[in-house]
Amino acid sequence: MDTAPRSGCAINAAVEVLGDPWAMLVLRDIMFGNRRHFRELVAGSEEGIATNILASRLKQLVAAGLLTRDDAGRGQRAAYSLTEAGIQVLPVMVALGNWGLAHRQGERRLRVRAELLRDGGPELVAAMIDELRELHLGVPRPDPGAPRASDQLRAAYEAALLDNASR
Amino acid sequence: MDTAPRSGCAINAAVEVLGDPWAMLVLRDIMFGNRRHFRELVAGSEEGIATNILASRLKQLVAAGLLTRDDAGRGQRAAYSLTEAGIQVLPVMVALGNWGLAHRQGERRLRVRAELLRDGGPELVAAMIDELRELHLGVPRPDPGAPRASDQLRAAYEAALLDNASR
DNA sequence: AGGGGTGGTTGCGATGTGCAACTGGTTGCG
DNA sequence: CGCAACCAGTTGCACATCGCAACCACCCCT
Repeated sequence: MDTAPRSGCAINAAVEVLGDPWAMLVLRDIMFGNRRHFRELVAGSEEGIATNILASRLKQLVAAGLLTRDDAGRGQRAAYSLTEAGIQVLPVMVALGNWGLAHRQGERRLRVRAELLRDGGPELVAAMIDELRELHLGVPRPDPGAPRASDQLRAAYEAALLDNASR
Repeated sequence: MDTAPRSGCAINAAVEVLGDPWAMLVLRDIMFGNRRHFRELVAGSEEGIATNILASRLKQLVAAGLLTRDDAGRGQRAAYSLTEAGIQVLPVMVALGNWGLAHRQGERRLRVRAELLRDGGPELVAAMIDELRELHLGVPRPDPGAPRASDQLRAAYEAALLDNASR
């Protein structure tokens, strides 16, 4: 399951875990879509992940320490939760999303959203990390009255998605 | 060579290009190691990329608009250069590197370097982007007297690498 | 002509992917 | 209880990709 690292490089260490396309998409659905169960991840995946691939990736992510499987026994609704290491993938995800937003055709209105993400980026990301800690680790977030960062980030990406779909 | 996108999501768009492990490692060697030629990339790769895989990835990255191939005729020294889109991958790379640094065993002395990257991050990255623009696009950088950001970033990662190798 | 350097290509066995069908277990309901 | 529906996966199989090694074609220099 886990193999010896190809090199000691920090980027390589990250790539060996996050370098798989499906791994990132699964984490995206868990973080932005709050999908915690196997079937939710299968059905909600816009890209149509196969069940064997999903099972394989979930195992790998648990083994790598990015997820925990809250076992409820076989046949029951088992839930997957992000660990702190998994939550810390959010900055990578946002960097990827920004890149995806910027380097695409039909980007007129996307620029606005992209700049929103870039300028308010660090604060939004920090706030969303607090939210994820609350959802997945049970840690109460410091400022519960603040507007939901995840909604803002998700709205930015969904707006980009809609804009792209409408052209 | 290029397939239809699996979805309109911005993160998916990025993952379809950058989601391959080798693609990120090739870009890393070009950006941090300033390797521009096929043989340099083969020989310098710590992970040992095979020539057919490297050829395939270089083609894909050129097709995706992240690299240009400065052709000098077959059999001559052809050089690969980053495009602006390729240069903009640097923030993703740094986010990955930070994650790789943080979530690893034997992290005592790495913490220092990681915080250097996190705190001085945006400025360092912006400065290194200017350097890459100079190297690959021929754009003179605004402040040539400034210390080389790429050296600082590279030193941080190499220190992490050595620290890891010595344990 | 020949040796060394360039950027690759080709063959082949091992490994991984994607699709569909299926398994074993639990839950809900009459 | 009986039975359908739902759950989290597993299995089988055709196909594609990976990784390794050997091999090409081309150019420059002596």
